[in-house]
Amino acid sequence: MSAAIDLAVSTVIFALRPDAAGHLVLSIPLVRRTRDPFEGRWALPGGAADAAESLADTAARKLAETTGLSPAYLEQLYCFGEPDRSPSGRVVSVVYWALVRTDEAELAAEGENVAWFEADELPQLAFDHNLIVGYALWRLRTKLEYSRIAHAFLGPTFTLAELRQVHEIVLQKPLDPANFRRQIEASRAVVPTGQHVTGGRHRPPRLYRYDASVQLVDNGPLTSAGIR
Amino acid sequence: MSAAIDLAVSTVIFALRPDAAGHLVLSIPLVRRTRDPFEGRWALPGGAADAAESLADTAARKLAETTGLSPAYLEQLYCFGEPDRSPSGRVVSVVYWALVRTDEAELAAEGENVAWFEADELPQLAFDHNLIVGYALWRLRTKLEYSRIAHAFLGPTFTLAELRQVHEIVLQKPLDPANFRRQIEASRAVVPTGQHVTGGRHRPPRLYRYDASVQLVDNGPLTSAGIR
DNA sequence: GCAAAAGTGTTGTGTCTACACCCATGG
DNA sequence: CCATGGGTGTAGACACAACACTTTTGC
Repeated sequence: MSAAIDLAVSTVIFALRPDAAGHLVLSIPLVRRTRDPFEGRWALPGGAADAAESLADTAARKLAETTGLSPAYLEQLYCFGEPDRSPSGRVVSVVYWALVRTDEAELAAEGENVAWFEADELPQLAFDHNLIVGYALWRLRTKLEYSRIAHAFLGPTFTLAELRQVHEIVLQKPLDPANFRRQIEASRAVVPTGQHVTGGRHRPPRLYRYDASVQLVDNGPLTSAGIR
Repeated sequence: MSAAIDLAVSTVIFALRPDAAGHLVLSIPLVRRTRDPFEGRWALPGGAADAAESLADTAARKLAETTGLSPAYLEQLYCFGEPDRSPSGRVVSVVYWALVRTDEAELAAEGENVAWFEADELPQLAFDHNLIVGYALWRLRTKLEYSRIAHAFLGPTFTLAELRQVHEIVLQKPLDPANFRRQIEASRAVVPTGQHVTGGRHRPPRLYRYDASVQLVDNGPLTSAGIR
């Protein structure tokens, strides 16, 4: 009948999770589609936009409903609206991307229709979701280098070695510890708590926390989003 | 009846136009609203999304319908969807930003309900359009520094002085001609045509053209958009 | 020749990279 | 004392800003 456009909200959720060998890997949770189109295929979590809710709130709610997680960082990625991206009719998807803390991701709901995949080894997904994840990966890697969002993968306090490990896993390259330290210190993104971590067979590293008073993340025109 | 969401497409159009004193100024065309809400206020050109058309095509079409212009550069800016941004109901706007060549902008339709404004001296606009323009301005200025989009304001060939003038007007600061030249040459964004411009009371400058074989603009996940 | 802008050269300054080296802990 | 990673110092490479200087035109 009418040539209506469906408006949907989806989210690319990133977390660092241990793989079979126990190494942390950049991973994303996907949901299996239970109806046409693309029944049986894996897809990004999401759903129809809600008229009473902001788009970011819808993204966060869908994220919580499917995975039980709450994002440490949430930002709009892009609005996908090519006419042919869904065989079932015109669907415009506002896509967000989110970062989830590693310790939270451990608790994530997983089941027959919700599973985690390594971000760089995805199966063929429903719709244009492979394209979307590829773009989200590019944004994450680009933004990690000029912005300070890596701490969103970690807890409230962390060592510089942990923060560096996040960068190394996401960017897939080793980083010089000495230069990494200076770079982070120069950005004033973190402040030392004064505490140290004991127990390692080496000099006890300092603990740092994120300095929220320094604005290092441009999070689009709506500054209320972002760090939650 | 139903709590439907209206999907709209709007565009922030940038061009360099001469002001009263004859100096080029960064300007944008606006349309006057002829009905509620915000009747009489100026607003971004746009309209309802079309089910048969891509969002970028809708943006370009609306742009042409209201101003008679065609964009040299077009990129999605952001999707604005706060629940309270329109008093008449829920409207989600996919906003694009466009660059128009200076010589084309001269021919733009102007009338009682379409007028050009200096980008930094706008009246109070309808909806959240002041916020949107502010964000588009930030994006334009940021992207101009790390990407090579300035030539979209110019014709197919141009001198480095003209290209530098574009940068100076948009960024609102003078640039060293010597360093600007080296920076542009190092980016390989332009190639000399071999021709020169005569007629000035000085050494005739070389003409350059944009080198389309060098990808210097990241234009989102859909590479088909962008330079047109 | 003179003014004006095109175009080239040069020098200092700050930033990034690679890597040597010392520090503090557990065993 | 030794292995391990935390943390500091430093020299070379590189990029960039400032500015002196030469080139080529119109008048």
